Amino acid sequence: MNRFNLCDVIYFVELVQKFKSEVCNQIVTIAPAVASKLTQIGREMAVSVRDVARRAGVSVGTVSNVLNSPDKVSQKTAVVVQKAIDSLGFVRNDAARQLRAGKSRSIGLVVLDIRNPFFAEVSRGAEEAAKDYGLSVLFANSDEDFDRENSLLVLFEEQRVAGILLSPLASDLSEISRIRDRGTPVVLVDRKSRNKTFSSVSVDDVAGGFLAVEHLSQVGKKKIVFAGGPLEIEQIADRLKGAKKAAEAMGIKLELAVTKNLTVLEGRALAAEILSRPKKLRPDGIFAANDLLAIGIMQALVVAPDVSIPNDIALVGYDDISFAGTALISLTSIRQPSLLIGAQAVELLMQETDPMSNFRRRQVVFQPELVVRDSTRPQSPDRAKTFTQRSK
Amino acid sequence: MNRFNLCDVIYFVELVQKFKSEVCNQIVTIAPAVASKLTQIGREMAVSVRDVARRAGVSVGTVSNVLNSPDKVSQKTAVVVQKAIDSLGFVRNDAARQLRAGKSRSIGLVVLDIRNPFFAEVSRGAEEAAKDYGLSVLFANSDEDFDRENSLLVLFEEQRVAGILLSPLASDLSEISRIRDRGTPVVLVDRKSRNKTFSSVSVDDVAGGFLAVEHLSQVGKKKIVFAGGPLEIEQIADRLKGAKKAAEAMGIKLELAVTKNLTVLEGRALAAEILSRPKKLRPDGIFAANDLLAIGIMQALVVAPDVSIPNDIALVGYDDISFAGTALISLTSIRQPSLLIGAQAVELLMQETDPMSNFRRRQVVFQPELVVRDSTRPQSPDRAKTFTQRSK
DNA sequence: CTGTTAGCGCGTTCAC
DNA sequence: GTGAACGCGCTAACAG
Repeated sequence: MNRFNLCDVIYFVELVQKFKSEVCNQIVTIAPAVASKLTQIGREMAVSVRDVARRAGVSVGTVSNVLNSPDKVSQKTAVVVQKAIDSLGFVRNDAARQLRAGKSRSIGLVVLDIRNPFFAEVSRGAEEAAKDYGLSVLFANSDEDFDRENSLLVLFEEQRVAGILLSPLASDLSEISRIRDRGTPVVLVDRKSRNKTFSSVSVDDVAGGFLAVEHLSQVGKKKIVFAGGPLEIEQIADRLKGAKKAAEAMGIKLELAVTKNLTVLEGRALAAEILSRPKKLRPDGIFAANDLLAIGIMQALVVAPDVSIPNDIALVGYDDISFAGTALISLTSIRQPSLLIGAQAVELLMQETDPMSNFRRRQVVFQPELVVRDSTRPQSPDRAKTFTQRSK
Repeated sequence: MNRFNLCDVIYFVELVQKFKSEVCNQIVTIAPAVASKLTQIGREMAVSVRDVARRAGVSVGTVSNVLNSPDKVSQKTAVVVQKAIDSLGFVRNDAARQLRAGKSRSIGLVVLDIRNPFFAEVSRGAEEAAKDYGLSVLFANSDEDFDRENSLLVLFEEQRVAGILLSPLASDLSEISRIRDRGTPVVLVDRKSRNKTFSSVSVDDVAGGFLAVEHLSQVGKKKIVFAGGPLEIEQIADRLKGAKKAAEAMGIKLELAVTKNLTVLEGRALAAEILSRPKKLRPDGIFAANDLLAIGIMQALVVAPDVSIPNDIALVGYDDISFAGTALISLTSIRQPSLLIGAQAVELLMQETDPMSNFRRRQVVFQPELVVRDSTRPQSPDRAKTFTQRSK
């Protein structure tokens, strides 16, 4: 069978360490056998329920019961088994457990950008809710990249997670329905399922976009720029849609400035472009599709000698991340109930998982809220007031 | 054996859906049998390599080879098998795979606070590096809570992750060495292993603390407050140590203000306390142990009528998160190479994993860097300059 | 209450 | 190149 025993291997490893470069070719030749042997050694070290059972003088079934149904075991044996577990340093193998159960005890959360504080809040909400079901949440970051999103979905599906919370990048959800059909429930986060084929929890982005532009109009602005992109992201498209609706309703101009992404850097670049225009071609209000973008825009505008916020250009962001109120000029923004979104998403996932409940897929839509701050407030004689409002 | 067949179950489920409340008690009674049956039905739906093999008219071994060693299989059969996989919607079961391999293909990353942008950067660095090894990174958030940290470590160990990157909360690492001894390599992140029992990658926090206070002294400040806590967190303690060293070296006063955590809110509270003092008891410089805390302090100071930054009180943060430059008054901070930290941590983990390499545990220490901005710059006649410096 | 045992789905031999 | 058979560690069903 195996032409190598433990001593051979140890000798060989020592040899390699000493004459690494010389025996390089031989490593390649013999590697599989060595590797297999090393694996075996590793296995011998791993303690399993069987080892625990032997040590405790009981059967594996009893050990399993101690772990999973403590009430089925007498106090006395439970103590003996627990001692064996501790002294052997036994740790359950979740893979084996999962294989048997057919499902894992974690749910996967795929967000568009881990650095976006909005998603950090969502994940915290999800985590809290999941804890009540004895589940843990695995975060992952698609980084607004189709391939990454896809490979993460594959990863989670291969892991047989209890469910996936997805903030989808693609507008084509057919691949995702296929995942669902194969048995992994999926709930969409921050994106409404148009045809009701998915449960989803989202914020009414059209309403948010409307709120923002309506507000800009109400503080007297007439030439608004909508900044954001890519427009394939449905939330962005919706915010734009709401913005357009408001612009029409209020009878003001809306210019579209598509950005490559929603980062501070992109915001700066866009603002630079606007600043390069002659003054009369500049907008008097900017609605940025998220706060990071807005903050970038603000950075560039603030250092420009001939522009004042909000008098020359007023600025509205989206998400109301915690830094919105902390920006150089505190940022008016659209607030989304991020913690609630995460928690609600887990609830919907659990309904979908439960085979008993005659559940219907639900599209929960939260309403966003306008938070007015200095970036659109014409005069702010009393900054202390702003501060107090925020801190309550 | 089973007193229920499929028809019984379907009938029963329908019954439940119709008269949910009425049959509630009966559900409790019969649930185990039903659940088991439902599980079985679920299993029947799941397609395994066996199904693929049957459909393709080959054996399971061949299917496995197509998946894992394509070169061992003829082109023709490979195509046939691939077709079967696609048409059946087969998805590999990672649990089974892992069980066989003894190791999973992901590494766990436990950070102190997912909302802290510093850790977001670290995780991105780790992700990039892990990709090169064909591994994925699972994030998790200990939320600066001992119990959470512990249960996450258990979770990862049960999952038999390829390794754990840990930003540890506890100063007592004995439990963590036990994990390592049981076979899961651990690399400490953002924390040096004093006795060299762990590989670690960190930033020299003592040097960082020194830099901060030295700088405050150099801009003419004489009564510094160190703000941060809890001091059980070693990084915080180190920053304090460096601060003390600098204060001594420069012959200035250092007051210690311990906070409960490192959040914007705590910063505000601390600043409120300072503002409540008579003017001559106030410090003329504050060194906050991270940027979030510093930003909170700044918020409160800015709205105070009788304090100006940096003239009355200068402020230095730590981490140089991307918002530091964006704060109301751009924040002087200590920069840590966060992406590099994440990447380096994965490298060390891989060295530890490789049974061939005669590795030595290494403690990689990066040097922090002072980034001067308006919060300590006595006069800034040209704000545009600040901006340009940052954006390059 | 406890012991025995049959797989969960896959990867891996080893004969063919 | 291919296929049959074994076992990874665990759980749950059933027999004692």
